[in-house]
Amino acid sequence: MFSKSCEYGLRATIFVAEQSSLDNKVGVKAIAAAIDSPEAFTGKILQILTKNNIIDSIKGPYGGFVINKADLKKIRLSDVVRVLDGDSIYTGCGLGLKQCDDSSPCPLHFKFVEIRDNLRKMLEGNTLHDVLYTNDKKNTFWLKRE
Amino acid sequence: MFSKSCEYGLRATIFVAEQSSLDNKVGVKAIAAAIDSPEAFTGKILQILTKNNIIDSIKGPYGGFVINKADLKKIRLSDVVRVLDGDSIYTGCGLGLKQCDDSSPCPLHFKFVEIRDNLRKMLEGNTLHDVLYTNDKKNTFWLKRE
DNA sequence: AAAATAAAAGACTTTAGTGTCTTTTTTAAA
DNA sequence: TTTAAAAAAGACACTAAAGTCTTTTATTTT
Repeated sequence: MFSKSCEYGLRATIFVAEQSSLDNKVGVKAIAAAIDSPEAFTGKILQILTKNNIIDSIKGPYGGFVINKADLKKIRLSDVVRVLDGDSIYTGCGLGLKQCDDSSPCPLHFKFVEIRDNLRKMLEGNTLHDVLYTNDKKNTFWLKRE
Repeated sequence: MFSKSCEYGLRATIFVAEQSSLDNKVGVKAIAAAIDSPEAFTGKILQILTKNNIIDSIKGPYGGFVINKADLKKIRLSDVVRVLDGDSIYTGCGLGLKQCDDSSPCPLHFKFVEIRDNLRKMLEGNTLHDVLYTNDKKNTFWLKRE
């Protein structure tokens, strides 16, 4: 579904969001440990997210990554995905055809439209704040696991 | 969403199904030309599909690939996907976590369940016959395009 | 039987994604 | 103002996916 970069990126973003909501700054090392990802690679992904204004970074001692609280309500899961994987997951043909749309559909086009729409709505419809606060009650974070 | 192999594999399978329903055998060259895929690579994918009983192959002159008509109603899109991409698209965690299920879900688990289920139902619910005959009226095949 | 045709098999190459390591820049604290 | 801490940047290494090429095997036709 998503690339490794995007998986790590989503995990990192949600983790930073969670920590930011608790007024904690977190460094690469802590992030990678928490989300179980390779540290250096995670650093690269955080750079990309920072450049694209998903996350703020602070250099130097007591530095780290944060998302300010106002942004938690603005940043959507779709923003993270778009930055790391592009938007082909929404717009692309399920069979990989370049030319495929309602007017010249591939054999599965109308079957895929529904699925892609579902995914798009889920990702566009959930801000980081939504993920943190308006979740299923069952929802738990990886951090809380043993 | 799918790997290139799987995209080509689905396209090839649907094309062979279509041709088989018209009592035509087709060779690698014709298939690759029809579905716009690299010929040698397509040959490899057809080998895999043949080994896994998705497609029948006939060697020698006047050989080629076919799917017998009885199989058209048995083979599902999910069979092709499973053979080429495995079943992680159904069973895997959206964020790539090894341990993620209803009892210890990732932050997006319950949001992904719905999407994965949709996709699974679509792929499992459509045989090749369904794709060929019980489609949206709008549906056209790539072959018929210019 | 020989020739021709087409898929199967295996070795190989290329490319993109994943991941690491080292150096540089920034900034806070001593 | 020096030291230390942390992210940024860039070069590099590894791996898996994507794709090609050559040889072998099977089969049909002449």
